[in-house]
Amino acid sequence: MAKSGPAPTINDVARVAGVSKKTVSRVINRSPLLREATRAKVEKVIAELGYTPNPQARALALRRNFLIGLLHDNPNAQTVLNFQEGVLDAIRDTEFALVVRPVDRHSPAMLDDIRNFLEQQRLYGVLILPPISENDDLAALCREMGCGYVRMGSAALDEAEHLVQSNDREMVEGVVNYLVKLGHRRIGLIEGPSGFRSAFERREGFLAAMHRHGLEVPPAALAQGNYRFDSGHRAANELLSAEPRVTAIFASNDEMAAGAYHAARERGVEVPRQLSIVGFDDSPIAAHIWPPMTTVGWPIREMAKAAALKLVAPDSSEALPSSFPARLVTRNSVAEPG
Amino acid sequence: MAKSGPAPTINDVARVAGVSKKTVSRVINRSPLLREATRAKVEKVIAELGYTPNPQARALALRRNFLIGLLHDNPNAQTVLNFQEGVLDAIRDTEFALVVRPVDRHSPAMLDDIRNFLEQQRLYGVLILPPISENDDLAALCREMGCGYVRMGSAALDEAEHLVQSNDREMVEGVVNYLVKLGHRRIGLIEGPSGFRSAFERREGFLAAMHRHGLEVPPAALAQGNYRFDSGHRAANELLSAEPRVTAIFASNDEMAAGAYHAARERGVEVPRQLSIVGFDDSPIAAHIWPPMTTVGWPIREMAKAAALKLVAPDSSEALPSSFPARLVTRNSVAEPG
DNA sequence: GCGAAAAAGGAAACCGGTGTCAAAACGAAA
DNA sequence: TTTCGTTTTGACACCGGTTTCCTTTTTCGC
Repeated sequence: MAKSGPAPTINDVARVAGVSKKTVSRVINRSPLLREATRAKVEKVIAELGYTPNPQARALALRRNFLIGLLHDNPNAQTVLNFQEGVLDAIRDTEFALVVRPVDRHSPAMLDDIRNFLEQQRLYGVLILPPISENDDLAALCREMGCGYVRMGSAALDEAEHLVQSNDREMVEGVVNYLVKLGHRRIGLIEGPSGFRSAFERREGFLAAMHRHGLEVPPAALAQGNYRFDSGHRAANELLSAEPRVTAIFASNDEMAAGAYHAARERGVEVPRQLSIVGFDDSPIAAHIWPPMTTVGWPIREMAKAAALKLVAPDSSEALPSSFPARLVTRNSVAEPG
Repeated sequence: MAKSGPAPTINDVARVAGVSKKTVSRVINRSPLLREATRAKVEKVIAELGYTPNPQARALALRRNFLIGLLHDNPNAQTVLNFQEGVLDAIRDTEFALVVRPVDRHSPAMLDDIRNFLEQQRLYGVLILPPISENDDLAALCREMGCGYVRMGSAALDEAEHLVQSNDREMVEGVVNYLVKLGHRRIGLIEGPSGFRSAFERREGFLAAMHRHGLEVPPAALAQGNYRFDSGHRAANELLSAEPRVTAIFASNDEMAAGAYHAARERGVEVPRQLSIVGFDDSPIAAHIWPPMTTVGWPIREMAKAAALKLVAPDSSEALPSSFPARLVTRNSVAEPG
């Protein structure tokens, strides 16, 4: 069927169908000013020849291309991959493709790297994942370069058209309510790294909820982590060495919560009987650790889909929500205190 | 500096520099038939204008593009992401970009989907991750469509130019040797799903090594899984209910090994005192589970880099190995038996 | 200083699409 | 049948690069 010679072009189709290439172009682009008979004739030839428009030629003529980029520096592989799949959900059956670009937040050349990348590839637009999405310089760069962008984030980082948001703060308050309802009074927090908006939101949500319940948060109930496993381990050790001991720990992400598991185990503190632990992200580790971890999951895939639509079809995406609710995933790392 | 008007084109550069566009093209492409003075003059203008060649126009004129695709259906997010980063290592500072495409192995339309994808995007070539890389029809499709491809795999799936290989079988033999040296005699295997080449290789390596040590492998020491957590849990339960009980379990991947941890814990079997467990892949869960898991790591990133180079620069990559050795990552899930 | 060979540079066509605008075809009215 | 106003369609230039082929300039031996 498909000859393995050079792919047929619009000229081939036009010649075989006995029309001009412009007419073929009209067929491809579903132009309404075409007689039905002509359209049918051309479509038949297209099918026979197995013709597909050359995306590079199209991109050139239209002065825009159909590549959307994904900028990420998220340490959580599952999150990134879920996001990729969500984007694919949105652009499947369109001519768009997704090009990925992990970035190194710590490199001083990061912005220049990204500038080069955008200049070279002339992307239609980029999707930016947290935490790098919180970088306002990056957003400014996109604007300056005339590159479309949508940021994912846990706060109102940008105008609605450039933002898809999860409401972490609210959700963390829900977690605290849940723990308090079970009877916990001394709850510790393992914070994310300072400078991260998500870490900030989660802490604020925590403090606000504690305050609302009239519960104190002594300094010893607050420990700083950096979203990584080891830091959670260290932070939990700090938390657990203070007296009176906390009966529950909320960690700003699952990795750190898993670190807290290890710390507890090393000290002979049993989870959840003597210590409840709640994580955030619902990453695979939460389901696989023992006992399975109660955590907060946010609908990454739906958010990704919304972000992609916002970029490639801003009109149709107006109906979609810009803010997505996380939900509590109840497993076995939480119990009544003591 | 960079005006936010339309990006400068080769014509702008030519006009400002007072040369023809062909000369600019020669500068860009490092043609040797240029006077040094001319080159310098043009390069100065390029820098001033901040000119970058339009990749779509280049792709059109050269009749090939600079997009390489990644086809994957690997359930392990970290593996996929490491692979992506490895590819990026290889193509950083080149004009290539990486476009990703998760595929659904179970969809009957999978091959058609991929055909459409390849036809539409006209990729330079694709990199194929296991397990989908084991699909010979997919490789045939690539060949038929004239699309370059490199498969990653744990066996000699294809000719060397289309393959980057890890030697799983050998490595599994190493694991068995290690366990036997510690004194284990009754070792159970949690196999991967039948039909997977990696699962096959790992089983064969296991059986060969056991045989070489003169150790029996009764049917009750073999359990089937599907590479997922739950299946590992189930399989380990089978293994652990047979008497005399195995003293060690080798699981064909970490997810299943983690499932085995849970099964052991539920039965009150202590790891590693009463049961040693070894996984495969060195995924994050191995480090985060308790006790940290001894497993086999393969150099995904290097393999990815090699695969990408093989695709985009087959000449320079001839020096690179085609087969990569895995290594044992010793942690705390293995001890002497009893 | 001259002529020829070699090196350097340019004009025009082309890659495979799309936009503009005018010509052709059509249908209805005169 | 002619005319006029709409559709339909096509010719041609253009997007921003590369290639081919030819002209101009430089270099160098004599």
